Amino acid sequence: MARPSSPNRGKGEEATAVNRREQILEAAVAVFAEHGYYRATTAQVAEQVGISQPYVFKIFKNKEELFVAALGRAFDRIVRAFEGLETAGDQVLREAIQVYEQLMETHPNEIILQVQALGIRDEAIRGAMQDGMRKVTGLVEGKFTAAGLDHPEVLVSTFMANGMLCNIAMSLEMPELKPKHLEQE
Amino acid sequence: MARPSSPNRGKGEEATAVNRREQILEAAVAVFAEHGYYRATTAQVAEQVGISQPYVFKIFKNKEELFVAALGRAFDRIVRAFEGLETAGDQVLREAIQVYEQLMETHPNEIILQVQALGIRDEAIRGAMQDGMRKVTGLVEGKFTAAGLDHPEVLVSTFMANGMLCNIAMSLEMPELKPKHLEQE
DNA sequence: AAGTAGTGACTAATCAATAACTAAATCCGA
DNA sequence: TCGGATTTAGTTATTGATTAGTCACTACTT
Repeated sequence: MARPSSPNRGKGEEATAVNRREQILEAAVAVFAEHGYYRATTAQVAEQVGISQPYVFKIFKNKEELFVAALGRAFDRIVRAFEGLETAGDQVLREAIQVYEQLMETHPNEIILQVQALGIRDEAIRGAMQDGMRKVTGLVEGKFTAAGLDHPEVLVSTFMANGMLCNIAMSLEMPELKPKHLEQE
Repeated sequence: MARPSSPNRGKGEEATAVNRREQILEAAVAVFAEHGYYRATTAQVAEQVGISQPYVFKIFKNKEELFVAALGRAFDRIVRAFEGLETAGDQVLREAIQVYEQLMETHPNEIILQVQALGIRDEAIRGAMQDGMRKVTGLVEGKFTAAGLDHPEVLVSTFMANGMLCNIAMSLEMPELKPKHLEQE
C-alpha cells in the first residue's frame, strides 16, 4: 500500500530514499524548533512528512541521529552563506552581519535549533555543535583575514558574540535583547 | 519512620520544610546541569538530597516549578553580585567582567542551567528566563549609567553578548570560544 | 525474483505524579 | 503531668501516559 495518494506521481518528485531523507530533515527542523528535542516526537515528524512513524527509523538510525543531521544541515547553510563573503576592507564586517540577518529571516527554525543544541547534554549532539561552531568561527576568521582586517581574532569573537545574542533574542522572543551598535541603521 | 538516620540531629540542621527546599534546589541545580531538564529525573534529585522521590512533590508542585525555582536562584545570585558594583568611570566595566568571571568559577552549574533554559520550549521556563534576563540587563544598565559611562545601552549590549558567549563556551566545553578582547590580561 | 518503499501492530522502558499511609514531635486541656 | 489531638516530615507502592524503537508484513517496480 505504498504511496496511496499518488499511484502515478510526476517525474519531478519520485519518492526515493534520498529525497525522503530531505523531507524528513526539513520536517525535523520544524518540529524540533517548535517543541524542543525531547518534547518533539518522531510521530510528529512523520506526520508532517505524511509517512508512518516507523519509516523515520528506516532512514535515520535513531532520534539523536536525526537531530544531529538536522543540526548539520543548519550549520551547512550558515557555512555556505559565509563562504560567499568576498568584500575587502572593513566593509566585510557589515556584509557578514547582513548575510546572517538574512539567514535568520529565511531560516529561523535552524537558528532556534542551534540555541536548543547549546543546552542538550548528549555527546553526539554536543559534538555536532562543537564541529559547527568551529567551522563557522574558522571560516569567518579566514574571511576577515582575507579582507585585510586588523585583529581578526578579536573581530570574529565580537561577531560571534553578537550573533549568538541575536539567536538568543530570537529564541527567547526578546527583540529588545538584540545587539545595539553605535552606527545606527 | 521520619529521618531514620538521625534520631537526634544537631540543632544546626533541623529538617524544616524551608531548608529541605534549599537542599532540593541545590541538588536540582546540579542534576539539571549534569543531565539537562528532560533527562534529569526527580528521583535523581531526591537521591542526592537523601529523601524519597515523592517528597520532592510535597515541596514543589511539579518538575517545571522545580526548574523555574532553580533558575530563579541562579539569576538571584547574578543580580546580587552585580548589585555590589559601585565603581565609577569605565573601571566599572572591568569590575563587572571580574564579578561575572568569579561567579562562573564558583557556580558553574547555575550558568549551565541558564544555557539550557535558553532552548527549553516551555512557557513557564521561558517566562522565568525572560524575567531573569530583563532584570540583569536593567540592573547592569543602571550601574553603567550611574558610573557615568557614555552610551550605556551599547556597552550593556556588548557586555551581555560577551557574557553569553562565555556561558556558551562553558556549556559546550569550548574554551577557545571565550571572548577575546584587545586589552590582554 | 529481487529490490525498494512503505505500513500496522506492538512493546519495553521510563518517569512524573498521586494515594495512602506512618512515625515522631508538639501542643493543650483537665 | 498525663494522654489524646494535631501537625510536621517523611515513606512505600503504584499508576497512567508517553514514546522510541522493533517486527513482520505488503505492494509496487524493474
